[in-house]
Formats: sequence, structure tokens, C-alpha cells
Amino acid sequence: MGTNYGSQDPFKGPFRSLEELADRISDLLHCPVTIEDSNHRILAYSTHDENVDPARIATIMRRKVPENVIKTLWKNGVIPQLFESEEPVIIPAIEEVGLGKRVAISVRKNNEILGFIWAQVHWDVTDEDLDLFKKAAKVVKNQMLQLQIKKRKSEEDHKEFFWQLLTEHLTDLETIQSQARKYHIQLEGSLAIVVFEFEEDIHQSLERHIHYYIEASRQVSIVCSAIDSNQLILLVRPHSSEAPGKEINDFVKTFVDKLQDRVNVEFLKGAAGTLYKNPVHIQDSYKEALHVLSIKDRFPNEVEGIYSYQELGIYQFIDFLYEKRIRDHYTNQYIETLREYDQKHRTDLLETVSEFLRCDSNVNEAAKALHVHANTLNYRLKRVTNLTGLNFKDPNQKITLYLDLMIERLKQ
Amino acid sequence: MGTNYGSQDPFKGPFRSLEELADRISDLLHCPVTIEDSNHRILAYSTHDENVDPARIATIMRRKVPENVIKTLWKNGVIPQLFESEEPVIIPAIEEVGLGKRVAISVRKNNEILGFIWAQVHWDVTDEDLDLFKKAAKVVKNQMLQLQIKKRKSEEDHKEFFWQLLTEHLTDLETIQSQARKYHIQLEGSLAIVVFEFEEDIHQSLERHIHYYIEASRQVSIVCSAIDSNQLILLVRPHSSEAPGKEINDFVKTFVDKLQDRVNVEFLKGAAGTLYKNPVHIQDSYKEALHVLSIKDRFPNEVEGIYSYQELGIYQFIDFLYEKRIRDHYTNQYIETLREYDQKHRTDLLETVSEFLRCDSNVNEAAKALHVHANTLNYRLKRVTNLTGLNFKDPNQKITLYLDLMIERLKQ
DNA sequence: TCATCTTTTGTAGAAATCAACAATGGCCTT
DNA sequence: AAGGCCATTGTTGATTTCTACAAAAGATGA
Repeated sequence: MGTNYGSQDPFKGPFRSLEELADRISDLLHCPVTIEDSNHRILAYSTHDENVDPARIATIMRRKVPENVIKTLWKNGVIPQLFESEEPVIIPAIEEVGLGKRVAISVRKNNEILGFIWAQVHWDVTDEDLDLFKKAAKVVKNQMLQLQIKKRKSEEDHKEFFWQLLTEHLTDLETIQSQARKYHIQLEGSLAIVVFEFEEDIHQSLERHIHYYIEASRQVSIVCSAIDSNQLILLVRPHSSEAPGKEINDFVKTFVDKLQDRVNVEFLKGAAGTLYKNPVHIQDSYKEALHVLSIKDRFPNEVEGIYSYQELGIYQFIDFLYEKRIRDHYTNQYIETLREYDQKHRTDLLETVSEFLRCDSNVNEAAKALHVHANTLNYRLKRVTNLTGLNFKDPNQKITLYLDLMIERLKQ
Repeated sequence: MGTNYGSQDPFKGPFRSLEELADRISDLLHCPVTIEDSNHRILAYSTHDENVDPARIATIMRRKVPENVIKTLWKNGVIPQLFESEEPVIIPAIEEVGLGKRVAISVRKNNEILGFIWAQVHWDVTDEDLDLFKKAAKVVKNQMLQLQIKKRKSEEDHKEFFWQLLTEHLTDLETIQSQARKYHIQLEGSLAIVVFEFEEDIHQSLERHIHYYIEASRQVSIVCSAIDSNQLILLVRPHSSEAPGKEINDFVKTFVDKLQDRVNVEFLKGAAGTLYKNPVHIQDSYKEALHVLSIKDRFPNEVEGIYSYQELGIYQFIDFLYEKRIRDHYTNQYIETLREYDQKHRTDLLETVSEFLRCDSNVNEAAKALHVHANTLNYRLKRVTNLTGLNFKDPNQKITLYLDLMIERLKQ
């Protein structure tokens, strides 16, 4: 579509309300428009009602942009962009959250964000459209200042702040601390992110249930929480100061166990990132928790019973090493030698060594696992030492071999 | 300098010899010029004798470009560039090898390299200079074809081929194999690079001495060798097929020991890369050997008695992990918890755990190293388990802790 | 200052691990 | 078919490691 709007001021006032202004913008652009405050509460929306998308409907019904839409817009960087610049931003459709194509612009007085204008568009936006949008922002600014619409400092709105902490958009400690004060969120001390992943999307009632349960169990306290489709994301603080890391792990462990019993929720996965003292690193903790979940997908047996990044052990970095080995064209000579020997003599030295190392160099345990006599295992190990020069008393060598054996398994 | 050469052909022949042609080019460019064949032997050089640099003098005296100059030009990619394109290349001065600023161009018939023209310049080269250079290349080509100057297939020249293998310029197996056939170099089977680093630059006599010694010892055979200032670089093939990796290690070990005794060479360092079957990976083996040497510089005590990449163990990748940990802002909770406890209670749990792991989880050994009773150590370990939840029977956890402790040491 | 907690060291019996040797059976070579 | 080599298992006794308990020294806090 797009229109040539002529040269005289299209926004001749006066307007008695924001609604009137919204309608005017809508008329000029031929599309639905909403005006929101800085917390994404609706201040006004146009009566234009053609082709409205689900996101718009939901927004108007609740008088606030739905949580998941806000989250998505934070995640893909739209909102940060709006915060940073006063230029209009064109947003492609995001089907997952029922959002059609949009143009948005921030309304600001100096550097303070007063709110946003959103337009649902379905054509290729022209420079003239954008120009009109910028003019609209100015008029809306004046109107908002006149009507004394202040940024509402609602405590409920701290969820958005939480998403900023989780995604990579808040990296300045000062800003984080001042924001935290504003929302009365206590970010001092050690905090960690915990993510619970359910099989299906989480509904409010379940979330409230879980909150209640956790607070009652008194293992940790919840600082913030958010929902990302089927994941419940919690920022938690350990209670005791003696062994805070352990406490978080235990919390996730017992929670998963209990909930699977109680509420008959199956396939619940839980994961905790590490504790960080600096709130800047909450995003790192979040990434770690998600990494645990992805490892739990790929190695369900190996990390059974592990609920934190801490406990992941080598799974924290095995992918990383794997890639280095590939890039360097590295071959572990010990493994190569043993593999050749095995093939030639129809033996199982490689598997033997592998199991032995997995059993923490415990001969008896490994022998049992391999269904052979302990002496057999000792014999084989001596053989390996003679063949390769490997020293089973040297942790350096053992560790390297252990990791390379694991990487070998990844290659398949 | 730079000159406007007018429009008519500056290379009006005929020339009776390449020398005459070299002088003509030199006159036109006002600088010394050499014409070389594809093996960097001098075919002709101009009599222009102002401001000649040491590299030019050495080249003319030997009638061949010095080995170390060729090596450097391979290493920094100049020669590959000449091989790849028929455009002139401007080479900044390389002081280490006494080479002043140069312009060079390949002389080629179709895609075969016949030779090169080199000019030692001392001004900012203009496009006109380069154009003249390209014209010169054509004339030289014709002259070389007339004089039937063929590429000399000397067996001595295989050193340059070796440098190509070591640096990253030969990545195609086909090419490598055909080149190897040309120089009668046997690249089949497993090969590894061994580097010996002396305190001072190596001279021919020492190199010959070493060659003789190695061949006499019959542990490995030398396929190629080269010298890089104080490093002797060998491409070696193990003799036996039983434990080839071990053989190479033993070879380096005994060689370093013996030579330090015999020839009174102190501070000799030796290092072997891993064995590769594909000659494409000789460069990887070279990089590995150099990595061993650099680790020997940084951790002389820790890798005392280690002479191969294979045996380096975790030192193969500890730097790599270190960087990941920094980038992720990772803190190992176990270490953090123990450090805090140590500070509060004036204990040594962290150092205890560290030593215990270094001793391959052997209580008695670690107790001795720490000068405490074995029971004390057991007590402390139990304490650690209670505090952190760490399980000393789980290799995953132990390995991660071991590596993180090492990274912790690197941080200082 | 006393009571309490933590840490270290010692002792001793139980449990395990290790090292050496012998016996057996399989496979390969001659 | 015999001899040699290799791999496995069993036996035995020495050695070490683990565990529990006790005593003592040091630190901590009311």
C-alpha cells in the first residue's frame, strides 16, 4: 500500500484523547495502531479492525502485550533496538507468537522512554511511511506529556527486566542495579538460574503451584521467574551459606523427584547453572542451565541423575574439545595402536581400557563390568602399558585418553 | 623514484643473453634485478650495484637463493602467492634474513612456472613500474623458451618441497604425491615430525654429524630434514610396526640424553609431533612438535622428560580450555567453596585436593607429598565431600576439577 | 575460663589390592 | 602333531588401603 501524504502537517491537533490520536495515525497509515506505555500496557488503540492478528487481539483483551510476545521481542533484539534508537524499526512476522509484520517506534522525552507506537502492516514499508511514523511519535510524546502519563512502576513488570537479564541485553552492572532497586529485586549475593522443562507448555496455575511448593520447601528462595513455552525459568538464591552450590543441586534433584511423584508429571527435566555473585553473569548461568538440558537430550544415560552444570563434568566442554581435535586432524596414538592390535589379535584392549577408566581405575569394578577375572584385567593393562608406553599412574595421560575415548564415541 | 616510460615498447630486442635482458630491465627500473629459475637458482643478474642488500650478495655468490631466505618466503606466503598468480608481488623488507624491499613476478608458460624476476626496490612502487614488470616477464619468458632453459629437477632441491609440506601451502594429496615421486621421497606409511632445538644456530657440520648419528642408531630413518635457525626439523619414519608411537618417543628421548652427554650440547630440547599416515598432515605434526617446545618453555618442570605431543597429555589443550573458561565467565563452584572455607577456617583443603588429584588419587603418596598423616588426608577428603558434594569416585568430576585447578594456576 | 568444635595423629583389625606363579585352552606356525 | 605364543583364570601370600575409634592439640565462642 503506502501513500503520498502531501507536505502539510498531517497531525493537526488538537486531540482530546490518545484514542483520537491513535485513530488519526491509523487513518493515515491505513492499518491498526496501538500506543503503549514503556511497560507495554496499552494506552490506546485504533478502531481499525481489518486483518488484525492474534497478538493484537490478545494485547487488547488483556490491555497489555502478552508475556510471551514481549519475551520473544527481547530475545530477538527488537525491544533493545527500540530502546537504543529513536528510529522506527520494521519487525518481520513472528508466527510462533501470532505476531504479524509490524513497524514500531519509541516515544521518548530526551532519553527517557515514555512508550511505543505499534502498527500492524502488511505491505512493504516505504521511507515515507517511516517518516510519518516519526512525526507521529513526536505528537504522541506531546500528548503523553500533556496527559501526564507516567511510567508505571509496577512490581509485576519485573518479568521484563528478568528477560533482559537472561538475554544478552543488559551488560552494565550500574544499570542492572538501578533497575533492580526500582523493581525491589534483591540481586545481592550468589544467585543461579534453574530451568525446569516440562513436556507441555506451562500454564499459570501450574506455575503458581510450583512457586508455592518451592517456597514451602524452604530450600531456596525464588528471586524471579519466567516461562518460556515449556520451560520454567527461575532465578534462585540458596539459603545456607555453608555449601550453596550443593544446596541448589539438591533442590533441583528433590524437586524433580517429588514433582514426578506428586503431580504425575513425567519427563520433567531440571537443570541449574552455576552460582554467580555478579548479576551481569545471570545470563551465563542461564546459558549453562540450557546447556545441561541439551546434554540431557544427547546423553540421557550418562548424565542421569545430574541436575547442574557443575556436575556435568567433562560434558561441559567435550563438544568444544571434539571440535579442536577435528580441526587439528589429531589422532590419539594410543587409541590407534590399540585399535590395530585388537583387530590383528581379536582382542578387546581398547574397550578394556575405556571401561577401566570409566570405573575410575578400579580394577575390580571394571572387571565386573567387563565380565572377566580381575587378573585378566590386570594382565590386559600390563599389555597395554607395554604396547603403548601408557602410564596408568599418570593423571595427565589418563585424562587425555579418557577424553579422547569419549570424543571417539562422539565420532560415530 | 618511479619513471614515466613513454608508450613505445621498452623491450625492443634482440637480446643475446639473459644477462643483457637483466641489464635492460635494471636500466628501466633503476634498480638491481635477478632472473631465477623455478628452483631459485640464478640464471642472470644485472650489473647494477648500488645499495645491494645482503640477501642479493649471498644469492649471487652461491648462484642460488639462500635456504633460509626461501624458507622465510614460503613461511610468510610470498612464494605461494607467486605460484598462484601471474601478477607482480610487492614484498616488504625482511630484516632477519637481510632482504630489502622487493618486487617479484613469476615467469610462466601457460601454467608452468619457468622462473622468477626479482627487483630490489627502495621506493614506493607505482602501477607503471608493475606494468613494466609484467611486460618484462613476457620478454623473459620468450627468452627462456628460446634458450631452452628447463626446470632443473635436482634432488637437492627437495628441501624446498619439505618446507612446503611443513608450512600450510600444500594441501592437495595428489600434488604432494607427484612431487614426492619427483624428488624420490618415500612418503608412504606413518611419518612424524621431530624438532630439536639448540641454543645456538645450527651449522652444516653439526647437521651432518646428527644425521650420521641417527642413521647409525637405527631407531628411525630420516626422510627429510631442514634447519630453521636453531631448530633442526626432521621428518622421520619409525622402523618397527609394533609400537611406532613409542618408538619415536624413545628415539627423541635417547637422542637428547646421548647428545647432551657426548657432544656437550646443553639445553638441547627435543619434541615429536604425532604420527600421521596422510602426508597432508605433516604440517599438523610440525605444529604439534612446536607446541611441545613452547610448553617446555612455559612448564619446564611439569613436562620434564616429555618429548612428544602424545605424552603432553592435558597440556595439549589446557590453553584452549583456559580461554573457554574465561570467555564463559565460568567459576568452578567446588573450588570457590573450598577457597572460602580455607580462608575462613585457615585450612588447606584446596591444596590438599589438588595434590591428591596430582598423585592420581593415591592417599599415601599425596599424604607424603603434603607432609601429613594419611588419616589426616582421608579426613580432609571426607570433609571436602561433605562440603561440596564432590564424589572422588567419579572420573568426570575429578577430571573437571583437575583441569579447573590447573586453569586456576594459569590465571596467576 | 570452660565447654565445644575442629583438626591432627595414632592404633588396629578388616578389606582390598597387588604380584608372582601355575594351569588351561586356543591359535598359529612349522 | 608338536611347540610356542597368547589370553584367561585360579591360588596364594604380601602389601596396601580402608574404617572405626580414641586421644590430643588447637581454635572458637559464650
